[in-house]
Amino acid sequence: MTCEQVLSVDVTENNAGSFPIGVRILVVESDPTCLRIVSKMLQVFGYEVKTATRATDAMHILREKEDEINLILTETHLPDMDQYEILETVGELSSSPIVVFSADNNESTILGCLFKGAELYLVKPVIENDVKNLWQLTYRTKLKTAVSGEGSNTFHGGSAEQNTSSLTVGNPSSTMGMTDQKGKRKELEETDNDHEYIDNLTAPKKPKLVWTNELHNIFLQALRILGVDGAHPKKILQHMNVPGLKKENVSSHLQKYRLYLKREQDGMQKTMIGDCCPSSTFNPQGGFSQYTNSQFFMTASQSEYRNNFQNNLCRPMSVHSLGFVHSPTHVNSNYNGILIPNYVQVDSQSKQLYPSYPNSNHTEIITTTDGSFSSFDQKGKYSVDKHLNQGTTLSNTGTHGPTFLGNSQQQVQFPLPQPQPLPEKEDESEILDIATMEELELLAMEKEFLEDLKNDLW
DNA sequence: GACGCAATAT
DNA sequence: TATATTGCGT
Repeated sequence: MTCEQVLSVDVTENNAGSFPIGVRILVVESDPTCLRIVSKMLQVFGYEVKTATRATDAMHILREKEDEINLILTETHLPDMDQYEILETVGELSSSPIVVFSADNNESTILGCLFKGAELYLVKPVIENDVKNLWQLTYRTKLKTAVSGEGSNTFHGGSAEQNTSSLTVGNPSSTMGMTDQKGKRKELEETDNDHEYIDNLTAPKKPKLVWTNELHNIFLQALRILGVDGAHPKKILQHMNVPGLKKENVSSHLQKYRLYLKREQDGMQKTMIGDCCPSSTFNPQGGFSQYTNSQFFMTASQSEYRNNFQNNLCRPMSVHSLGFVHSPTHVNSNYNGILIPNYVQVDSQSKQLYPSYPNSNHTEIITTTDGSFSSFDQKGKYSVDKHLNQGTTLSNTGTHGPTFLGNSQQQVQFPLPQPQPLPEKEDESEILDIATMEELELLAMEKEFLEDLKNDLW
């Protein structure tokens, strides 16, 4: 942030006409004359003003009545504390926004103060327009806490808890101190006044995580390792070991993934009802249907569901465009021998195989129009994980990490640990025709399924 | 408190 | 549409 930007901050732009009734501002200024003028100015605009001429006095006020101070306006050159020390001390003591006002218009000083935690830097002489809407900063702080739930967004360096100051403006019994998620929405709905203010302010919103194929593969890998009993958000998160990724992200994704599996399962049941003998999973329209795993046909009991879940843990969440894909080559095995479809971008006319990925136009595995793969791992098999390991043609090529989509469509990326390499690699000369391999596998699975069905009947 | 899931919000 | 959040039951 440049000095120009800092100084051009217009806190009035969204809330003209509102009044800072009930906002208690602590003014710290060593020059009594200046203190009187500024205090008077603030009182005219409706602030409740408390004053201090020395840092120690200010500290005392904050210690005694910290919960009643909503905003701190301080000079930097105080007799008992230097310019940055006052900011550090106040920042530690109070979660209220700190505005610095000083005759020093040196850029390094301004930036230094902002770095040390000042919310705004005003160059003396302070005029009416500078102070009349300063109270809105209290709402900015409040908003940061309410919306992000992360106190670390503030410059104060305090904990999240510290930053949930107990504001009394408009609603003295405001529950803004609540930090749990459940409280957030309720709180915003219940405090109408605050809600209005908050709506009107421009808030830094939490960026949305984009589940790229790369990230989803890590997710799948974690599921595979953990198995059905261990595949819970917390464990998955630990296993994924992706910086910046949160349990909520994983929970949400896991929920969606399970829904996908369930949909597939339900679809399969329907298929079975409609066609009592699904002797082939080959789609007459030219491709294989999504139900390539015989385990998927088993339903009903919880244990069976769990089996299904277990056996399909490694399946991508893609919707396997029935009949859209060109050939059976779009169904592949992972190294557990479970058939999984690849993330395949077929052509511009085709559906996205994983519509839940906004970036799926950058899918990792690319087929040419004749259905051949760009690369293979081992005999007729293409390993998603291999692609994962090698860094693939994702939108964030060259970077490794989850992608977050902000309001401005800006993507923030974090570094990703390199996934484990595959244990085995085989000579490319041994690559067999992938379609043949897949067909053989499918036939084997169909046979297995029919035998299971037969056993069930007995 | 973690979890799963449905509903709802963004 | 994808993801985040919430509420509620387990």
